[in-house]
Amino acid sequence: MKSAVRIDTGELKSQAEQVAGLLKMLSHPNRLKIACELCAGEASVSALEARIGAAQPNLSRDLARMREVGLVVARRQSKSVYYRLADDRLARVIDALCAAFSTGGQKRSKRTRN
Amino acid sequence: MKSAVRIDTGELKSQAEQVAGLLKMLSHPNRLKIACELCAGEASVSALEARIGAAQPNLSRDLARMREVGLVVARRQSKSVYYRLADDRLARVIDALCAAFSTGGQKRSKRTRN
DNA sequence: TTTGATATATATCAAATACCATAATTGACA
DNA sequence: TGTCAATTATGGTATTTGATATATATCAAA
Repeated sequence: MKSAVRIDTGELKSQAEQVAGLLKMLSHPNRLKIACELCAGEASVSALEARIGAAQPNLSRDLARMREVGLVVARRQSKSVYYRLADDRLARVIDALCAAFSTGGQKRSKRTRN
Repeated sequence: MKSAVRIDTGELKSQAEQVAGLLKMLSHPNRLKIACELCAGEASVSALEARIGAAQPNLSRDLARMREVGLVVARRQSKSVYYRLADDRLARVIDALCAAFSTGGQKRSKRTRN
């Protein structure tokens, strides 16, 4: 068996510009980790800093960029600023990526977890 | 209902560097389209050029980069060079992205096409 | 009020990388 | 050789990145 499933990429191709832009946002380890963390719920900058282990200014800059394109939103509570996903766009992509990268690199043409 | 599903991002986070690198490869419209096209099977450079509508040298350079990281492989047949996916890594990601971006922005926490 | 502490944001800089268009080059073959 | 297909080289500009410094915001205590 070679490539069992035939994927219909038509819709993806037609949105290639936007999708590529979104992927670019996730094409840096820190931002990818941010997205993962925020999928679990709201988090403050310092919490993200601790979990991700990135320099705070860089984190802040990444969060600003994600905020500018409307992927995340911020909420200030006293000293801290809490970030969360703006909508389910990012969660869907992260979910899809989790599916694609789950269980190491097991060869499998259909998703097993469903 | 707000964010129905809790996604387990642990595995994704632990591979963040590699995944981010792969996403970077897909973070340009042309390369994303290349990946889509090759999911459908082998294609020559000129065929890709025609379908994607990108300048041929740029296409060649993108293909070279994808080749360098082992995502695609090339095969020469007389004058033409035919590219195909090296393994199912890219197909899995593209498949996942198709799932994430299918049907506009329909809310859905589990993949429907399985 | 000021002062100090903490949390976050913004600014800046140099190095690296990415991108595009164009030109030159290579490989295969009639 | 000449031509087609593809690759590589080149130059220019723009963006990204990490590191560092500085600025702003909030609150509490003095």
